[in-house]
Amino acid sequence: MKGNDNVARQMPDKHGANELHHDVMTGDGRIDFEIIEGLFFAYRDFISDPDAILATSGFGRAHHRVVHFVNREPGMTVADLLDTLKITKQSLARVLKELIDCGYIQQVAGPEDRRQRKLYPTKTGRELALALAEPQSRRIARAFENMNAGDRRAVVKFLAGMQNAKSE
Amino acid sequence: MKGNDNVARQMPDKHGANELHHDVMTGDGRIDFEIIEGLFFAYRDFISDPDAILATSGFGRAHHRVVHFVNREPGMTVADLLDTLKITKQSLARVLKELIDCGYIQQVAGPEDRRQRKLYPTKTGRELALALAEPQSRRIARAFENMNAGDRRAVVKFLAGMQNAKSE
DNA sequence: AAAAATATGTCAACAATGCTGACGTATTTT
DNA sequence: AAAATACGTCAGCATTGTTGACATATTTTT
Repeated sequence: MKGNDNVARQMPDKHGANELHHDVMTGDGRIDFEIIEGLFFAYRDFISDPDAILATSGFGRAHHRVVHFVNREPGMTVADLLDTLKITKQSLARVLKELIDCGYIQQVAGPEDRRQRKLYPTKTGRELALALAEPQSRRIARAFENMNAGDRRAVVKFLAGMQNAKSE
Repeated sequence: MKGNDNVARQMPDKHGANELHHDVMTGDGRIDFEIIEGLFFAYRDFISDPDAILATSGFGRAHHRVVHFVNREPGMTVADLLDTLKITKQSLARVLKELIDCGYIQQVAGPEDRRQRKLYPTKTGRELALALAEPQSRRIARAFENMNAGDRRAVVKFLAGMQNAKSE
């Protein structure tokens, strides 16, 4: 710390132009901070489960998503996958190539349209996807302990309602 | 596409060592794919709202998180923030410095422990945090349309249950 | 008072995963 | 035959995460 620049000593902004807030942001009750923050923390911890496993195989979250959806919809094309993940094909190419090279996914030329590359998981790929989903599913089950079927329906409905409309 | 390497023509793996799966991964009902995928899509769209606003100011998601929590807990220290975000101080330093330099956040030396840097949002910082929270809150409100108070309680409880236990 | 611990900042290098732009090839459609 | 489509690939860049090492101010411990 060479200079103590930037570190206000104790005084409020002497010009009054951009004063500090010492009060908690409440949004006057118009902002749903409870859900905003609940989602942030829930997702942060939800994602941390598979990260540990991924570190072992040298893959990352991007690989996780790819291997997950290919397992959930075997035969999907590259275009399908791009639409699901909402990333560019160059971003996808990197991780998809690695998953193919390492034997987790295979491509098959489309039977009708041979330009397409239909994606299928290998046995190893299926096992990886399941191994990654397991701790996440356990976490979910734990969260639903002491909750009833109606509660679960509410959560499902909420999660669906948070999503953008499907474009078709 | 110089070579057609990697592109299986139509045949299953001739060695049987790592066969393809053409069936949808179900996990034999032991994996909660409905919630896993619901969370993925919900979160993906949830964070896309502020991204548009952030692009204008030249900030990213990392800045968003910082400015959000500093507004929600003015006077929090750098250590508090690190614990909330679960990132390294070097990662935080980059975005925090930018937010300070641009006048969204100020630091004040701790009154009791002067090693600490207590973080406060400026007026501009408060406005940014609110602007970012607004579309997210609207999305949440839309998701809760046609749901009752009990449904909301279920969602809150679920999100809390998904989080790791607080360490204290 | 001296030594150790703590809170924070900073430099440097690197990794993962997004992006854009441009271009190539195989295949299908017009 | 020409155009459109599906996919691959090269190159470069931005954001945001990581480690490791070290500096400084301040507080706590000895």
